[in-house]
Amino acid sequence: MAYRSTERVKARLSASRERIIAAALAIMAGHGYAGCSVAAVAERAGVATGSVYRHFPTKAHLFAEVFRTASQREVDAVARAAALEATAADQVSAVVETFSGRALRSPRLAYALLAEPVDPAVDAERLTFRRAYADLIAGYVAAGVASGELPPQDPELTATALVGALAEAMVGPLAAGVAGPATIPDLIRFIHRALGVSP
Amino acid sequence: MAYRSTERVKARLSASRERIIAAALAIMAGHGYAGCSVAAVAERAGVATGSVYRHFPTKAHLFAEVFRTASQREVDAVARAAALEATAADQVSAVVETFSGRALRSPRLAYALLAEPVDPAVDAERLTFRRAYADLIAGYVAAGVASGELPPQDPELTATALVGALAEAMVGPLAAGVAGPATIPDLIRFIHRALGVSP
DNA sequence: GCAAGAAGTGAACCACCATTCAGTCCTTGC
DNA sequence: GCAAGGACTGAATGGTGGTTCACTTCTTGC
Repeated sequence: MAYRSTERVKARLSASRERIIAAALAIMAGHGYAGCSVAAVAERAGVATGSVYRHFPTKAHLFAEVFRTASQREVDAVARAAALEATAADQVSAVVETFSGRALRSPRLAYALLAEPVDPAVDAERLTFRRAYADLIAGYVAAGVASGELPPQDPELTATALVGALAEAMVGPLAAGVAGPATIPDLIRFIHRALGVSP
Repeated sequence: MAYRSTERVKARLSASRERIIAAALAIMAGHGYAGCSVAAVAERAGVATGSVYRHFPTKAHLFAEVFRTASQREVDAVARAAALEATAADQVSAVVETFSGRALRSPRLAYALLAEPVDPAVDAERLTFRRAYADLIAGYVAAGVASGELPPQDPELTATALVGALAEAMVGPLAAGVAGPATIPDLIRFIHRALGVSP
């Protein structure tokens, strides 16, 4: 027994792994999933193509993790912004503003995360992304209903529908090119009506 | 000059073309886009693989047309149902019911049309599909606003958001497997609230 | 019936790209 | 310094499935 991986090596390995994920994310943000060949990711990460497979069994596994990471980051940002608000109406407003703002700031990435054609195994990860948003919103809606701020409704359904409305309102502009944030206030008004926020 | 295509031949050609499109649609309804190799489509249509390319320059062109056809059929059905109603509220209810009902009756096809990963060129066709629904709904909303039935709002945005809400509410169930139509009344309630239909 | 030319065929081709693997370089513990 | 074994490399491999094309079959007008 003359070799047993040590802390230093483990750290280097995990650094490599992170670099690969970061490279994949960077390419997605620049050229979408379509630009993400394994070779391109490896080159950007500064490793050989084959080395990618020391960390991930398949490309789909890699990108499942990439999507998970990126989605978590998005959901966290949205949750953080919403947590600063007190009423369901304001919490949901914060969700919409943060979500849209970030999407408009990184349109290529947003498009890749939301709607770009990807490997089915990666696509599955998107469902959990959307689910995470829906769960977040459902919590605010449920609290709003409980406190009487909002009329009775199924928070799950409301949340799912809101996520769809939000995504759809963004995807059009994202696919078309430049997207003006002009519609965001209108979108918030729509969503408040949908929630039953009393004016 | 000893050959000039005649009516009879033209008819046969266009019949072939239609059979190919129908075959593609049938396979989509059964096995999704994933099952639609050119060879499979050709076999089902009763022609040789190469013959497909006498009618369509690429697979993407073929499926762009398949999507266009299928989408038009869906939009027409929805429009026909909505046209029977008089108020914006009822028209939109009819849209939701017809859309959901048809989707739940052909879940595999609905999933393929709405959300299954496809070639980017085909994906582009989906935008026009959603746009068609949005335009339809926008018309009803605009009329409702004009007549005072609905509060002032941007009909385009409302319609886009509604399409998103509708699609999202269906995609979850469609991807998961069996979908109960149980949530449709709730969905209609949500949408009426979103439109500002007075109770 | 025949020549001209189009339609139809399907096996072969080929581009693409994820994945592999034999060889090389590093790290470790003694 | 050295043996053991892991990490790393990147050119070669292989599978998939869209696309082609030399050939056959059918249509047409005379």
